[in-house]
Amino acid sequence: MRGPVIEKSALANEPLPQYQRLKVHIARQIEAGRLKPGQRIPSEQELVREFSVSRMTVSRALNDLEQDGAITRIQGVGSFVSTGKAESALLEIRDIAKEIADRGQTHSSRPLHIAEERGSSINALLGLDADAACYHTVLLHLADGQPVQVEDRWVNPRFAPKYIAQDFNRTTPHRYLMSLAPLQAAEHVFEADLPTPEVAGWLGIPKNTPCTILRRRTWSLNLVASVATLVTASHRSRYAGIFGSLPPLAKALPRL
Amino acid sequence: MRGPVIEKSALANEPLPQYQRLKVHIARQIEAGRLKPGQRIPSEQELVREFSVSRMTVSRALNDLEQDGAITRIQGVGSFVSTGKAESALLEIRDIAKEIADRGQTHSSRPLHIAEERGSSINALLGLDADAACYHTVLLHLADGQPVQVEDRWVNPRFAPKYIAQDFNRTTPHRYLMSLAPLQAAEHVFEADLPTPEVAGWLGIPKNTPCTILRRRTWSLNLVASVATLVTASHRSRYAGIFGSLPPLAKALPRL
DNA sequence: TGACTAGACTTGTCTAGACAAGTAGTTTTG
DNA sequence: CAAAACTACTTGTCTAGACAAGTCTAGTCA
Repeated sequence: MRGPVIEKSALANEPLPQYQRLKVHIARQIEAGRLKPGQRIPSEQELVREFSVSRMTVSRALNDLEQDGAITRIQGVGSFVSTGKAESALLEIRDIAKEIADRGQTHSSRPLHIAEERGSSINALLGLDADAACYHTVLLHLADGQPVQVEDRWVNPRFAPKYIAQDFNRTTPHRYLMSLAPLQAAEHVFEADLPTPEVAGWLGIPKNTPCTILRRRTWSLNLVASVATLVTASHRSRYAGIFGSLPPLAKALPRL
Repeated sequence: MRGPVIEKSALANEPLPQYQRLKVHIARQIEAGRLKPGQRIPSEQELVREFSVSRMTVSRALNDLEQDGAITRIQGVGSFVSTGKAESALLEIRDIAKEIADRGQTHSSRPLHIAEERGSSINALLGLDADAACYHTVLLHLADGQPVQVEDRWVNPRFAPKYIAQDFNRTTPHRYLMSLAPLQAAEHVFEADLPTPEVAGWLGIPKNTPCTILRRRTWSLNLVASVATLVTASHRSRYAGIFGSLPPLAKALPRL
């Protein structure tokens, strides 16, 4: 097919199979707000005609998007952009600014460290050579002026060569990275611990406050986009996720 | 097709589409040890012949199993049972006895509470009527005699009518439930908190020790199988997960 | 005005085939 | 003996069509 044109980012010229291109196209429209939560997306038949692909190709793309939590499909009704409530762990990786806004609070962030670092020990996790450069930022996220989370993040310059030039007083790393390409996959590790004295100081919490420690590696366009560690006081954090294929009954039950 | 026969459990007679029946069949063989980690599973062509289904049907089943983390597929080579290292959050829901054994320790458990309860507040989460009966067990899991985790679990009698009759000195709830049917989906919520005095006492930890609190609802055969809360001292727990489709490069990088 | 039905739409599942891309083992060649 | 080529397998992707199952809306009838 002529297919949806994927906008530029690093290595975006690498060809993707058609079903993946369609996924990226729809994911981008959702991310950009052109398809809003709750809105019906074009039917399979409409997408077949629009992109000159087979219905199985469309179905594969939409099934994957549903698995990712980006959309919800209902037999006989249609496919809809998922609403704000998280139905998938992938979608759970939301912009902290949005999480805070959804609670009726105002997000702000204070950059504590912004640097290009060469030969970082994190390079192996980023898929970079040992002596390569990567970007490292440390941000304090606040809600209504109150510290809620410390974000320690390394970013792959091959994916986001202009990352270091962004103004993180005005945007968040997540929002910027997602503007380049939608998430393809994420790995995370969840632990609980007490904060280091430095982090406890930044968060303004007693040093014996349990915190959630979430380490996350995100992938886009077949590259590691970033590796991040997020430290949040426990009373302010709750990570939810869904795996496998929930049956329709799941929609009718109260959330865990 | 004649199709793989799904062994009996509650409501197992409910028909499933062929691709799901094939998934269940293969998942059962893995769970039962008839297909071992690292072992190659029959090729798509072999499964087409064996079950008299189309290759698309087989491919759909195997793709879903890969998404679930149960198997790994390599173009041109074959499909293999995933090795012990978790590659998917769904597979991450492992038997705690096995986790402890994998650390070279001996698992044991002490039942603290076993009862049938009527009118539990958990019934809504289980998908049961408000005044229905459900099963409730509280177990202390130990490694080499040392307490590591408190498991608070409610089980749906429609899925596991004989649950309450099991000897949890000899098996674990997880192992028993998985023997009835493989996991279809799981929802979880991760939090961090200090333990209650009662739980701190059971775990033998100081009351200011941060703990991971994992709440989980599992689905099998389109039913809620159980709802569980697992409390683990932080130095003993680490939950990992993968979402979306990792590219092949992910296999070559160190784990997060 | 309400109930029922038919039609038109949707997604869910399945079949059969084709070609691409990748891999591993075997055979041939230098 | 090593390298190259070939063969036979594997999974990856795509097409086209069919039928099932579900939903919604409009029209008809009592």
